[in-house]
Amino acid sequence: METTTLASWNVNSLNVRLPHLEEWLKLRQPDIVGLQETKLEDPRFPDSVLAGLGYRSVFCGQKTYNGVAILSRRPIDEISCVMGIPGFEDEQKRVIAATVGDLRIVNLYVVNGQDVGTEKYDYKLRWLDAVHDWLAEELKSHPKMVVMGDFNIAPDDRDVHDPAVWNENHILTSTAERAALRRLMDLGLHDSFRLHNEEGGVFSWWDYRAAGFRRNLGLRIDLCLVSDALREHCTAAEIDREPRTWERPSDHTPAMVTLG
DNA sequence: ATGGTGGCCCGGCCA
Repeated sequence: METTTLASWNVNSLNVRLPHLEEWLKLRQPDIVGLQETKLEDPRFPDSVLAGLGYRSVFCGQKTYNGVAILSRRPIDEISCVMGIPGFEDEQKRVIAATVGDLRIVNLYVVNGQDVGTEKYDYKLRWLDAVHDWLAEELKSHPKMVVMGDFNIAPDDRDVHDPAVWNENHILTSTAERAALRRLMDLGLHDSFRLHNEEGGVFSWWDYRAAGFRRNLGLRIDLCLVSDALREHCTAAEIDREPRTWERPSDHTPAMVTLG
């Protein structure tokens, strides 16, 4: 199979982070990129700028909050694009899917959930249920699938800086959230990072507050899941910390996977 | 971490 590099990056406003994205695309030259938290309405999406760097774009955004996009150096089958979870009424722009060659790319900005027990937490769990049922269907017609995104769930204790704080009752690590992620993965979706790395303390997000990055007080919540059919083709996975070191960074850094 | 910073549109929401 042709070598393909994919990345997921929550840019926390593409308006602010476009220079970072341009710089990083030139540096790493990924084939396919999923962006989250673009925070841009569609008419303002910088597709011509990205085209200048060789990337086609499909996007689904809104003002102020949320917003997702897929960029690709190869043709995107626009007919096959899906915006939102089919059958799940949702004002929030958190889901986009597209086909590139024989790869199905699903890009998710999973609900944060605020705090365990809140209305937003319930919405997160309902939303993840709907994603589960949709992906179960989607996998039947698209076995070669990459499900990437900001999952807003740290898979296990290796993925948090302090498991005493980030425990079974805490948002992003609670029992129900981890069970929902497990249920998604039980569809035959594998955390590419864990196919190649066993160590803890490798993070993709650090809070802007309390100098989180400098002290490496982070979480690994940005994931690239590969389907059963791609598992043996997954040759590498890493988190690229570099853009987090740049001036005025996103609080997230890209999670990458290589298929070959 | 009842705190802290950052992005949005304009003091409060969301992360």
